[in-house]
Amino acid sequence: MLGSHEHANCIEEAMDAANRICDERGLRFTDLRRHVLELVWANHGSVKAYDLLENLDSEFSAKPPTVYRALEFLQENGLVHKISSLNAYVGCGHPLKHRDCFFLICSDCNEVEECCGSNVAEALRDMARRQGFVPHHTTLEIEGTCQACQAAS
Amino acid sequence: MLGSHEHANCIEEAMDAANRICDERGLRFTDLRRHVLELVWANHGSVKAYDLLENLDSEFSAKPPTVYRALEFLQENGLVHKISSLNAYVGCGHPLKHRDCFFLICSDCNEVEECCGSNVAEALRDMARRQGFVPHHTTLEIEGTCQACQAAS
DNA sequence: GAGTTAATGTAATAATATAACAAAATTGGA
DNA sequence: TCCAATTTTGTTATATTATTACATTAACTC
Repeated sequence: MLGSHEHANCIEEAMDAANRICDERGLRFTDLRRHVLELVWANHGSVKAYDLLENLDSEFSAKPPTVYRALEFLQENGLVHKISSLNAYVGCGHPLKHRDCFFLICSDCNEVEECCGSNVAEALRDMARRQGFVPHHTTLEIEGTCQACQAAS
Repeated sequence: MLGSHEHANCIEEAMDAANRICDERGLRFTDLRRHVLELVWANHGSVKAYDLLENLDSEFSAKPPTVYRALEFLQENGLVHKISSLNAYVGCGHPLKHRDCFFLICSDCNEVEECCGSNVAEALRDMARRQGFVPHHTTLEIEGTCQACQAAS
């Protein structure tokens, strides 16, 4: 796992960033969307749509479309990423520069680390170019064991 | 799309390889498994489990577990890969050396090209090592437009 | 050939996601 | 301010993807 940290800070930063982004783009960061984003950020693991659904308390009339629409909005604006290999969702830690990012998923502690802009992205671009392939969207998810969990075992 | 080719050859090669692998490993390449693999190889696109189900004619009593079990067997033995971002499956073109492979998915013609062993894999290993992360399984799926489809448009 | 293991059949249901339409809230002008 | 247009949310239903659990059949081992 990530070192024990004041996770409230992570949440707060994420919400601040979301506020700013929605503000700049003239988007409506509604209570529902805010609430879903907070739930996604409840920890550093990924979250399943139906778990969000359960945790949207009576404040919202939570049916599946409620959650999926909020997630769609958050994804479109780079605040949340979908982890296809898990059918789950994670908050984006740096929503303004998340091109070519990918995910290290620890199957021991379930935490997900987002990585961006390394030379992995470059190698991918090179490879695609050589194949004459124009990429639109890349899904790169690496399941394994994180450093902390190796140390702990 | 891939150049027009005698696709029967692809199927035949895939079946031959599967036969050899199952033989070497003492696995039972049953009619059902063979039939599912053939259906997966019917074209160079990815195939959905429930489409396979529909196409398993009356020769097999096809219920979902029938298909998913066959797919599981084929995946375990490297004959088929799952494309997580599509919830679909593709035949593996070189089932004996498919470590670190990834997929170029054309959203125009739906064909999937499998790529292995480039320096993308190396960049990924480097990155993981720097993070102290031990990878077990990598999901790398790139959606975009293939060369042929660009030329055609 | 009997016992064991592996594979398949079958029914039910779980888990994930979307379609279609109604109602409410918000926005932006007249 | 009020109206019309748009966006968001509510609601019901259903589609899609996948698994559990248990029964039956087939294959392998001795």
